[in-house]
Amino acid sequence: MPDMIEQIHSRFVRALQGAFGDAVADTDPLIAPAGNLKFGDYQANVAMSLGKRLKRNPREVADEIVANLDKQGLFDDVEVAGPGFINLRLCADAIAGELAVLSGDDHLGIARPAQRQTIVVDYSGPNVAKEMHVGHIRSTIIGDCIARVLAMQGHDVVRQNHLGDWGTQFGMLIEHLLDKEQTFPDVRQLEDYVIQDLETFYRDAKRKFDTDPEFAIRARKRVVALQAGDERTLKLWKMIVDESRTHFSDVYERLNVNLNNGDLKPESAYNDALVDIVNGLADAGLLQESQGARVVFAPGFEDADGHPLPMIVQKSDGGYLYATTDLAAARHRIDERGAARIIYVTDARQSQHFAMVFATLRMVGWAGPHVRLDHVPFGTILGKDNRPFKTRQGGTVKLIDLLDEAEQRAAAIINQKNPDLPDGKREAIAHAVGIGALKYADLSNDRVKDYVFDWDRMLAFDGNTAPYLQNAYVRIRSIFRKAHEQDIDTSAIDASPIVLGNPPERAIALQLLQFPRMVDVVADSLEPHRLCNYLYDLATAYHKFYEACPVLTADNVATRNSRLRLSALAATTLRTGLNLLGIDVNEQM
RNA sequence: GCCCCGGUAGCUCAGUUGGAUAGAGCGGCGGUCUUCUAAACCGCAGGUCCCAGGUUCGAAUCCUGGCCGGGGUACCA
Repeated sequence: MPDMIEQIHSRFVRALQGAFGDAVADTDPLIAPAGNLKFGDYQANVAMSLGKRLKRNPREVADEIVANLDKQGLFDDVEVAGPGFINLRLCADAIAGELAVLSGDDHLGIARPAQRQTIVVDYSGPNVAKEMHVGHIRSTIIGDCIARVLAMQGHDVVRQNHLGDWGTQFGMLIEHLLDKEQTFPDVRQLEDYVIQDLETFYRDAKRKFDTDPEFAIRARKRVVALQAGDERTLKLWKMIVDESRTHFSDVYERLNVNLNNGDLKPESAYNDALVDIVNGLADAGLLQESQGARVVFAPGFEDADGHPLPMIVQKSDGGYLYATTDLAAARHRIDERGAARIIYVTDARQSQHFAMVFATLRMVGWAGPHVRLDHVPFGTILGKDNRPFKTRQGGTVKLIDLLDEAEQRAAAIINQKNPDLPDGKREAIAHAVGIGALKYADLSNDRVKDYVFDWDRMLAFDGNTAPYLQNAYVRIRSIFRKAHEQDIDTSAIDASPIVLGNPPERAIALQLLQFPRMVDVVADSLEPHRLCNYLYDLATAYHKFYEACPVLTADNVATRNSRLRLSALAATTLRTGLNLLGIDVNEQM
């Protein structure tokens, strides 16, 4: 489906050619939404740069483009202004026609990709034996949004939850569990332990590891036993992993995140491939010995002393590291899963790590030139004191506690603002509003920056928040509910003509037409906040429309049906957009 | 030291491919409900876009050099 900007673009390409011939065949007419509404709907900014290139007055260039522009059926008004801006006002009929196409499309105008790709999105990645905490929320939420957007486009999205389930820390944890069994033979069955117990054991084990040399030796031996596949050790490890997986599933379900057990591909899944990775690097002539470790040097990386910085793939004691696992995972995803693009959603501190992994994948040829590798970095969540977000006591904020508080705060606000809601719906609404607010606060900020966590702001019904967007949806649904009560037939509104008689109607229509492009923008930039900004603008445009344009009490049936249709499309777009963010809507709130 | 990221209104943040008078929300001041959820809308006040150069018809945006903050920088992830 050609969207509005494409149509304008192609008219201008022809106008350019008509005015200046083939010399400007590849010149971009620079079509953009108008910077200011009083200038029109769209503008073309090509005349200034082209004037420079042709050594001609840019205003004359603009005039000549306009003289060659086919305005028929698309532009109401075309004006040259300032140094050579071409301001465009679209015909209401052209907007309405385009909108009609959009509203008839069950895909809301989002273009299917020319080539359907398999895209791996690697996100969340919590650590086994630890409760999920605030440090996991950004990867989980941002990654889920990205996966949803790419899936909406029509790609084959492979979600990968790269669980941290392997490594030296499990040696000490398991050894500690065995100690407990020895010391207290009558303790509960180990299978009965829940994630909170494991977290406590983990801390105890760490303390013992740091203070008790004898335990530290046993813990290291336990790592070897684990890696060697010792039955008893493996059994305990598996117990730990299973309990953790249950916990993760619970969190994902409450967060409305599309990750399930089928998406789990933990670090341990690559154990058997690690030897091949090192051998493969050696075969390619990239492997070097340095200070007893086996490493790869990628050009352009330096350590603190200005020496080349290695990426260690095998430690001096023979153990492997996350670089090795990441190489194995990438190779698996490309060779076995057919990935054309791999997206890693991790915090910004890992930027250098992924830069080195990507460089190595390119050098050794495991990622060919057609495989796109994206690291999607994000900043830290800060408290109001601009320090990393902690509990009042200075501890780590558990994700479950955060979700509980979000729902409780949402429930309190809803009870206060709308006491008439039916009891059976309160819980679902508090869930959608609370979790939605929490997720939206994260997604609506430019992800690469740190952001300040503030309950009152994220749960406010004013400003760029989830409740504000959800409320716009609710207001629309309320209109349709009222229509039903008044026996107004809304079943055939999709066949009614769209009439754009006044500015708020035009504004909402133009905003709705931009949705498909926004989805593409997010898919390419991997910046969910752009979609948030768009939806906020859409909700604002709708609220203005709502104030200015009575729907059910419109002057005549044609206007009423047109406004119902605009409202319905706005609702669908809001619901779809919020769904891409992983946020639910309700009929009431 | 070197590398990466950030610095925009009192606060929290947007700012599209370099484009016209830099925008929102909160907070402050003032309006708008017998009428579809006022959980909203409208208006006013508020700016050294960190600083200094440079490129350009045009710079918050690009380049160079500073300043401030965060992160990374050899066997944790």
